[in-house]
Amino acid sequence: MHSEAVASRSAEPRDSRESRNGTPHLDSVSLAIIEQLQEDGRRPYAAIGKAVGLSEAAVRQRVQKLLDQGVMQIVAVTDPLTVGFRRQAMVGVNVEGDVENVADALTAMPEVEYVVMTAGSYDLLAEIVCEDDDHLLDVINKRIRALPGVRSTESFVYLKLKKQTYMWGTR
Amino acid sequence: MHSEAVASRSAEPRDSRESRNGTPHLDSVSLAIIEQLQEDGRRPYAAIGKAVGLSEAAVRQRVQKLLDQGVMQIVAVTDPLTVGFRRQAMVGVNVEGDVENVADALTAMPEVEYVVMTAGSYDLLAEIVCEDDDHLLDVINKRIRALPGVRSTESFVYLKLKKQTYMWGTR
DNA sequence: GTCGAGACTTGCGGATTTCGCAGTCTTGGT
DNA sequence: ACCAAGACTGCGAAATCCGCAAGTCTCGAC
Repeated sequence: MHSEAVASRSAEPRDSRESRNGTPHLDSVSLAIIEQLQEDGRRPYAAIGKAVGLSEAAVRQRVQKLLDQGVMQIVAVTDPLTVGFRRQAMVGVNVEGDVENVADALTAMPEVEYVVMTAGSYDLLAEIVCEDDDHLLDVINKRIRALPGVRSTESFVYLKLKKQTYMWGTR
Repeated sequence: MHSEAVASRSAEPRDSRESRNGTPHLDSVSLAIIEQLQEDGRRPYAAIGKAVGLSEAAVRQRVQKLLDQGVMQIVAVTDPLTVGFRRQAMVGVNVEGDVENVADALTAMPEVEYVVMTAGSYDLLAEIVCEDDDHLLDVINKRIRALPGVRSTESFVYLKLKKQTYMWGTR
C-alpha cells in the first residue's frame, strides 16, 4: 500500500541538521504535515499520515517535535476586535542604536502581539492589542516611546480586519 | 459539583443576539473556551469543560458553532521564513476613492495573508508572503500598484520575525 | 399563565483517536 | 565491522470524540 503520496521519500536525505540561523531543517514530509494542520489544526494523525504517506505514530512524533522546536504552534485564532478588544494598532518604530534591544523590549510587553524587524522607513513594526483608547494611548506614549533607543513612532489604528489567513501552504 | 469555575454563570443573560456589525455576541463562557484553545488548539473538550464549568458535550457544541460562525479557527501557525518563503513584507497602501474595493482586491490575492483598514498615513496595511525577490517585486509593482484606486504604496521587507503570539486572552 | 425555543446536563455505546512501547531499519561515526 | 542514535512501523490499552435521547431550566412571545 501507500500507493500514492509523496514520491520523494527514499530520494530525500534523512537529515535533521540545523541550518545556519538555528532553525531546524524541514524536509518535504514535515512541510506536508504542516500544510495539513494549516487547514485544520485538529485533524487526526491517522488522516495526516494517509495524506503524507507516513504511519500514525510517525506523524505524531513529527508533530510533537515541530511543536517542541517551536517551528509550529497549534492554536485558536480570532479577530481580536470580536473578542472584546476595542483598539488595535500597528506601530512603526525608528531606533537609534541597537535595534535588537528595542525589539526584545517590545516582545516582553503583553499587549504586543507581533514584532518584526524590517528594511524600510521603519526599523521595527509592532502590532499591539488593547482594551480601549486609554490603554492604547498608554502603551504607545508612555511605554513604547519611553524605551531607550526609540527615536520616533508612527501609529496606524485598525478600523477593520479584512483578511487573516494561515493556509498559505509551504512550498 | 461544579464547585469553582466561572462564578458568573447564572448572572449573565443567556443571549445569542447579534451585535451591530453582524458578529455574534460572545458571552464569558465562549471567551473562556477560546482562551483555552489559544493555549492549545488540540486540548480535549472534557478538559476545557472542566476549566470553564461546562459539560464535554456543551463545549463540543460551542466550539463547533464558533468554528462554523467563523469567529475562531484552529490552525497551525508558523514563521513563513522558516517554511520555505524567502521574502515577506508589509505594504502600506494609499487609496483614492473606495477603500473597501481595494481591500477586497487585496484579499483575493493568494500571496496576501493579512489585510486591515487603518486610520493613519496609510489607508490599508497588507502583509504579503512570497517565495523570492522576483515574486515579491511582481506582486507589489505589477499587481498591487496596478489596482484601480491605488494612489501609492510603501513597502517594509521583513528581516526577522521576533514575536508572534495568539494567547492575548480575551477580556 | 402557558407554550415553545434554545441551551445545558447526564448518560450512553460505538467508532475513532491518542498514547506508550517494543521491535525493525537505516545511517553515520569510530 | 560494530555500535549508537534517529526514524518508522505495528499493536494493544486507554482516552477521546461523536451522535443521540431524555429531562431540566430560563426566557420571551402570545
